[in-house]
Amino acid sequence: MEEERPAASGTGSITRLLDILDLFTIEAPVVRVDTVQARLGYTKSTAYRYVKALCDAGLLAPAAAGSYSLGPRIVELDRLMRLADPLLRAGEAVLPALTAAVPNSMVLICSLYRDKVLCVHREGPEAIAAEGRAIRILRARGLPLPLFQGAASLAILAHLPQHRVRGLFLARRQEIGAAGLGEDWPALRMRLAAIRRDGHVTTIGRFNRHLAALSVPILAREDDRVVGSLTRIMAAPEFRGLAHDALLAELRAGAAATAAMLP
Amino acid sequence: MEEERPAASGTGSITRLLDILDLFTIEAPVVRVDTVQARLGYTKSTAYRYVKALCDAGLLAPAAAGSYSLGPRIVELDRLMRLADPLLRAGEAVLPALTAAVPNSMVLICSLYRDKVLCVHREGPEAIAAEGRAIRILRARGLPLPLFQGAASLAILAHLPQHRVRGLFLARRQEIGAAGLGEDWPALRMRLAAIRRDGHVTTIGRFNRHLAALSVPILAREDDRVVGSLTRIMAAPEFRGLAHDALLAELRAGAAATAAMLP
DNA sequence: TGGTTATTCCCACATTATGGGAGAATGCTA
DNA sequence: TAGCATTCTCCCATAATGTGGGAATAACCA
Repeated sequence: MEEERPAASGTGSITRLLDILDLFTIEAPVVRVDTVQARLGYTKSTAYRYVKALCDAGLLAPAAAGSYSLGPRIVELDRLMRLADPLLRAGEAVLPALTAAVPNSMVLICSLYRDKVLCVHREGPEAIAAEGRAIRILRARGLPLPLFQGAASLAILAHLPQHRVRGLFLARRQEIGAAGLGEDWPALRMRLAAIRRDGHVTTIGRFNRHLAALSVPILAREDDRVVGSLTRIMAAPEFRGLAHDALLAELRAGAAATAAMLP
Repeated sequence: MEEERPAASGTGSITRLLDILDLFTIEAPVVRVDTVQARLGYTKSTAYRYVKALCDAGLLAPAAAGSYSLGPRIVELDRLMRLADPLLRAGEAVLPALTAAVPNSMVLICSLYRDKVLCVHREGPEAIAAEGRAIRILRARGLPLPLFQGAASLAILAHLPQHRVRGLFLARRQEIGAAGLGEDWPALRMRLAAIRRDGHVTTIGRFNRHLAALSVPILAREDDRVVGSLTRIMAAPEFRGLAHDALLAELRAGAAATAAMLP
């Protein structure tokens, strides 16, 4: 029965079980069992068995009849992560003042997991006023950011240990080139070294034409390893009008204060 | 090789895989592979295989060498749940005004998943001033609440369809008795009917001696099924001094407004 | 109360996880 | 840079465990 298996990350029940989580998206936050069968090519028995296992773990929960949504365990585990994340705790203490210092701006803390940059905290308004309208920004906790694009990611990337960057380069050369970070290893190295020298990354109009972002790394005091990045997002016109030195100094001070509170 | 299997929810690789998530707690937010071996009785190969599968799914991420923490997927999935949860979206719109109406109070939205009540949103200060000191309340998103205790849970429980309550009674008679909800089925039914008649639940000094909680159900407009509960937490002395009718009316209006925004 | 759909149960089969150790890769220290 | 100590992956014969098809329940709706 290996006629077709449309989208599977691997073989074996262990990996197939977790493939079910991929089916949950913003467009389809509740999933039917027969959708699991159809999309992943499982039989009815297997689909139910897997769904039951995930339900028992609390990762899924029955919604309407025949439908399942993500479960309470997700929310609990996220709470656990929030409570246990030193970076987040430190940021929560430091960010309010930082955010308030510049009106019409929001501040993000981002963090690297394996090879994924994620926004772990956002402070400030949910929208930025620019060009006469409010630009809603969904860049809240949990938003995955492209690893090789955007100020927040680059600030982290530039401060990663060489061997980590080397590994990423070998594995994802295409993406790195496409993102304009350099076509070969020396070019990438130089680009990241330049960012390190500057101590910050600025992008204007990258994600949204009307927005600007300024990002600095958060470096652990003792060993200088990067633990995340601190990013301020503003309306692009306002950013052009502001004193960049002062903005940068503020942000750096925020990053230092955050780092100082880490264990 | 079935000498001992200290703490396992079931047999079979499918369930054992997810048992690893149980090891992550506030006390031990990062877990070593040899801890997995020791606590769950897996061999080195199996422990690594499982951990790898969870890492590939993003539910775990390598932390320090040999250690793993919960992974970015958790945060992403929680974001997905937040974006997709109509109750939460409605609550976010309604709660700010409600919270501001009574100083030194916080408002919670709780929801039922299968047989678990969870706080899905909190609005208001992180601490309540009572008896001259600030009582920090960790009752934020993700906190699991006991199903048969507390205003927030009871408000939901009382409005559950009979067959659901019946099932819970049969499965968890002990807990229900211990919580003082009644020793037999008629007693429980009457107790819940009384709550339904009142339309609200009040508890004073249940979780914390100095706090009071007032909770009302959030009922879907069309079919009156309960989708969650809205709870205000205050300092107990202040609660005694306030006009309960007005408090209750406010909260009911909030619940109605929330329900009105549901799809 | 019936009719419909969702879910669990069952069991022979063979696919798939298992575990022990060897070996590679990684990270740390001198 | 070399050397050491861990962490981690790979390999493969074995049998344990998941698999699937359908039948039997259970849950739900009118």
